Amino acid sequence: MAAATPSSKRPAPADSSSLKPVKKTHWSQGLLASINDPNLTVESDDRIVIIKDKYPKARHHFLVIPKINIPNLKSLKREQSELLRYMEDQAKVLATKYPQNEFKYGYHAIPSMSQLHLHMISQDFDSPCLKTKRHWNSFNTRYFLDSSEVIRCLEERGMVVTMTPIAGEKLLDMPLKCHKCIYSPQNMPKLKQHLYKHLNN
DNA sequence: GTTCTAGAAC
DNA sequence: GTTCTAGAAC
Repeated sequence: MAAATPSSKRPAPADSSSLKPVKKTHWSQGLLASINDPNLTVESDDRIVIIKDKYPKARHHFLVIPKINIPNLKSLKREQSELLRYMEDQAKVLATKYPQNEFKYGYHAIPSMSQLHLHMISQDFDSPCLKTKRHWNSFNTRYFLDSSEVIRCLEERGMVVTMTPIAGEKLLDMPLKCHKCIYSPQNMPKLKQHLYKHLNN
């Protein structure tokens, strides 16, 4: 790696009087860029891409993303349940590389990022990126929709029934609770300290 | 989704 | 005084 870039070589701040404004992509579109970035890709075939989550909330945290454009759970059609099964199956194939780890497979009810993505996350929740109550509750309340239940709903009802954004916010604001015992910590640092007790190594 | 940080909570 | 959370980001 080269020495620190001299400040004189950094791009100058945009001069709004003379330059055309640069179109920046909104952060919520970040996954669409990740699909085509070979550096982030863990597995890929003609139907899906599996990438590492940019801010993993556990030791092993991946996203399974279909290559065809599917914005969210609401846009799913009944005939796409087979694709969801394929996504879960491929995630479970990847999980065999981590035999000592328990994984969960599911979707966030109200995701922030566009493009459907299946979370595959190890249940240690041992990560410096796990920082907030929202982070915790997004994987450890009903906000986390199990893949198998999403598929069942799509096949039985022809659509995925989730929840309103307000109901989602309520789940994210629930009191903290350990996913393996009855401990209800007052704050995130106490939860993170407690989680080490449930680790095998 | 994250970063930053003011001020609440301790 | 320090830790921790929660709201704005043009």
